Amino acid sequence: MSNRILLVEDDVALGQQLVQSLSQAGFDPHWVQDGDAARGIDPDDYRIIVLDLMLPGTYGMDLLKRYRMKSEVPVLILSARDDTADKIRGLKLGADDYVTKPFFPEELIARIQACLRRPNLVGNERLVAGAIQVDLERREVTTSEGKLSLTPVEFEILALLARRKGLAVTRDALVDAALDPSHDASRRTLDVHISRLRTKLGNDAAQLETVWGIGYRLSEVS
Amino acid sequence: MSNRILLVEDDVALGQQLVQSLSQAGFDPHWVQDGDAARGIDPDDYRIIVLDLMLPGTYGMDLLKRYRMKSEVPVLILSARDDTADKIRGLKLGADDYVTKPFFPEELIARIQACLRRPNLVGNERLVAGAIQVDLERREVTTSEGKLSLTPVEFEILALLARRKGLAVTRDALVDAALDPSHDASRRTLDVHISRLRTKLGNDAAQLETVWGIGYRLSEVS
DNA sequence: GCCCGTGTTAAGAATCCCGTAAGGTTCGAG
DNA sequence: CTCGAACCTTACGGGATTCTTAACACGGGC
Repeated sequence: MSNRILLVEDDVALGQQLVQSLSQAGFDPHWVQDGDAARGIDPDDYRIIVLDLMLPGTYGMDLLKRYRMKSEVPVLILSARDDTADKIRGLKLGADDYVTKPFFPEELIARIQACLRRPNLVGNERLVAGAIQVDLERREVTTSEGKLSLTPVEFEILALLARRKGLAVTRDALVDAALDPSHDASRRTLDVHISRLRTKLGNDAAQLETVWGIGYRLSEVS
Repeated sequence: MSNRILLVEDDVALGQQLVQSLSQAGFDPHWVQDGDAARGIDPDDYRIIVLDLMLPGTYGMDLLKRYRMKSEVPVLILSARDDTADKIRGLKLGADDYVTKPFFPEELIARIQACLRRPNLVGNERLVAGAIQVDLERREVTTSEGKLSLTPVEFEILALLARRKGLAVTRDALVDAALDPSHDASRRTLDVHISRLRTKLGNDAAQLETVWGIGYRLSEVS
């Protein structure tokens, strides 16, 4: 692990240049040119991810979303144009910094180091949704009735829902995030975990809404 | 309502200047100098909020957080220093754009207009048609009477109509988008869904107009 | 080995949703 | 104005989805 950096960049010239610069700066860059290849990668294998948005389309955004659903790894965006809307969207989706092309490699490296130095930007270690608080570091969940002890699967489900607070989360996404993929999990398994989660949530169970035909949503208000 | 802007700015000189510029640009600025005064304000009374972060401390951030908890109103940040970390934190907390001091009033106005023009604000895709708001990510619909819960089919219908806001949408298009193709749908089925949709839309049902012989249209104004 | 915590499966109940039928209403051409 | 076609509304039953409860399987610690 140590200094492994994932670099998602389709431009060959820029990619080569960055790999060299990053290596000289003491990092261990892994360069992926293809978006499809990047899709299969486990973000937790890296300390930081540098992601080119790769216009046109929302391809890079999708990748960012995908990473963020599984992991809290810092992501640094390379934005091709100086497009404010793009930057904002990226940052809102959970990116930790952005760099606008063209740039000097030194600037990128400085930003990377700044990202790594920062413990975590927005107190991301604790997710708050109404009365429910999910502390990702302590792996603790607090409700209006006090701390409660969750099983690993239950915690992962709640954590993902809390990360996507207010948004409808697909059943598939929850299954992917929380359940062991080796077992060909029955579709009903998730129901049971949700059910038990609701029992444990007690008074605040109403915040865990079911979105019919889609999945579930953790609302901020009860 | 119309063009009401809330301006939270402690610097007197800058505040006066901005009030004048905004008025000339056709806005109706309400200037608040004091953070405590800003705290008691209902953000939903304004179309957009311009918020000076007012260093030092996290005072402005708290205000932003507070507003975001109550409302989805767009917030534009005035950032005193060119501090990337500050910007990022602000944007992650839900701000929609930022402007770094010093700036020309023209730039601020341009940014404000860009924020208002954008039909779907950054981050979550939200379609707005008059009083009806369709949030595709949250899978939630809000009307002048509050949130309402739609079935999958109803939601798809309304979403398609909202995407084609103001245009007539064919019955066939709606059937294709929303109904289960396995059921060789009767021609009357869509009527029923529309009817149920109108019931749920309540006061705003008038926005869902019938286009005789063609299909339906979601108008912008009721 | 035995117990306990954990994740999974199964099955019935409860809930919700969708399509259809039937009768009434509105629209617009002639 | 009249009539047919298009549309609206209501009610109902089948079917799909989700909830809950009760077991079963597996593993680690004692």
